[in-house]
This record gives sequence, C-alpha cells and structure tokens, in this order.
Amino acid sequence: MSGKMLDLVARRFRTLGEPYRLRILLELETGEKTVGELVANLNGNQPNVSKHLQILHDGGLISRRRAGTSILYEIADPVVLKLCELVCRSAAQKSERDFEELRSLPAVRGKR
Amino acid sequence: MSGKMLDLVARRFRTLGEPYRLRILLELETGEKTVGELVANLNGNQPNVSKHLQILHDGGLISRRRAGTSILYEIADPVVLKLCELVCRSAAQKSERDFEELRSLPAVRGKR
DNA sequence: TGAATATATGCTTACATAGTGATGTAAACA
DNA sequence: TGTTTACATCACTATGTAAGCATATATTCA
Repeated sequence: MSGKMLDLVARRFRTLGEPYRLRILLELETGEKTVGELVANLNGNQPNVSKHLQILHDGGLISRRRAGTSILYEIADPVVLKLCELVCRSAAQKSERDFEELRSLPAVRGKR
Repeated sequence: MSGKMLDLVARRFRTLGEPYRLRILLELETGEKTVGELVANLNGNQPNVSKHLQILHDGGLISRRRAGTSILYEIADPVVLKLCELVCRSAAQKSERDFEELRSLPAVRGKR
C-alpha cells in the first residue's frame, strides 16, 4: 500500500476516533437531522457541533443539503456504522479480557 | 451507548489512526516478527517502533512473547485487518468521487 | 559475574486538534 | 431593504501525542 493511501486510511480512522463525532454519527443513524437538532440532542454548543460536522463531511462520512435556513446532515457512507459495530464488539471483548486478568491477580483474589 | 464505551471505541479508532502503526500492522499481517525485524523493514528507529508497538499492545490489537533476547509481536485481534480493508475500500471510493468532482469543474474542464 | 545484545522507558520539542466565545454569512420574511 | 434565524468560521487557549535522543532493563553467554 502506498504512503498516500496509508495517510488517507489513517485520517479516516482518526476522524472516527473522537467520542463526540461518534455520538453525532449515532444520532444520524436514525435519519437526517439539522445542526440545531443535533446541538439540542447532544447538549453541545453550536460552533463545536458545526466543526465536527465539517470534519465528518470533509471525510466523506456525511452529506448535507440545505432546507430553508436549516441544513440537514445525513450519513453518506454506510460503512461507518459497520465499522462502529465491529470496533464496539472488539473493544467490549478486550474490556472483558482486561477484567478477567484483573480478577485473577493474587492481590485482588486475596481481598475478597 | 454509554460515555465510557464511546471513549473506548474512539480510542481504538485513534490507535488505528496513525500511518506508522498501520504499516506495523501490515508487516505483522504476514506473521509474527521481532522488534528488530520491524525496525529494519520499516526503516524506523528502534525507540519509535517500540513505542508504537506498546500502544498497539495496550489497545489489545497485538500480542507479544519473548524468545531469547528478542520479543516477537503478532496480531492478536483479527478484526484490525477487516477494519483496514473496509476503510481502505471506503477511502478509495471517496478519492474517486473527489477526483470526478474536480474533473467536472468548469475551470478544469476548460483547460484541456 | 561482567559484557554484549535486544528492547523498553524517560524527557524534550514540535505539531495537531478540541473546546469556547466572538463574529461572519446566507436564507426567509415582514 | 432590514431584521431574524440558522449555521459557519475565526482567534485563542489548552491538551494530546509523535519523533528523537539518551538511558534503563532484561536476557544470553563467556
């Protein structure tokens, strides 16, 4: 794989590597929403939400269309949902392993 | 999804959001390797490679075992390869779209 | 045990990026 | 046309993190 392609892929992962942006994507999972709706649902401030939307849009993960004075965003690349699902499952498994490892430590076993 | 879970998922994406770490993972795709081999194959310096390996290991994406004075690393969570493949395909599609969009701009169309 | 080899860990610097408040811009409507 | 509404952008600060050098740790072998 070329260096440029690696940079692209890495950038895409980083775009998804922000909890706030994941929350936005989860909000959009149920359908397109305006910036104002997202701000309200996420208890965020408007400039911050707009900036994250811009980043997601630049990355091609969401698309937008104007509707009057509002702008509606929606998920453009359905791969994001699949990615989230995969990572979510994998992260959950790791959490379980970490927990089991902790539980098997003598110092902890002795404390019960 | 809870806030902690979102943080975990986001962290996992960020772990993958570094070109150098992706190169390491691609190297490991063909089997386990020592730090020295990775340093040689990636033209990197040893502390930097070690640090990235540590990050990947903390994230549960790779595992390690000692063999004499060397330490062998290998991919622990096969989901990483699937993720890379998905993102790679998605990123390539976006690049194509960007290219088509550029090509259709009047300023560019007129220049040929 | 002491030297050599392989790897990990501080420490510092530089850069990217998130959050926030102030301000700019574009559409709708009186 | 001026005002209002919805959103985007700018400027700044703070934090996270990658790269690089120096150094510490652990294993092997003489």
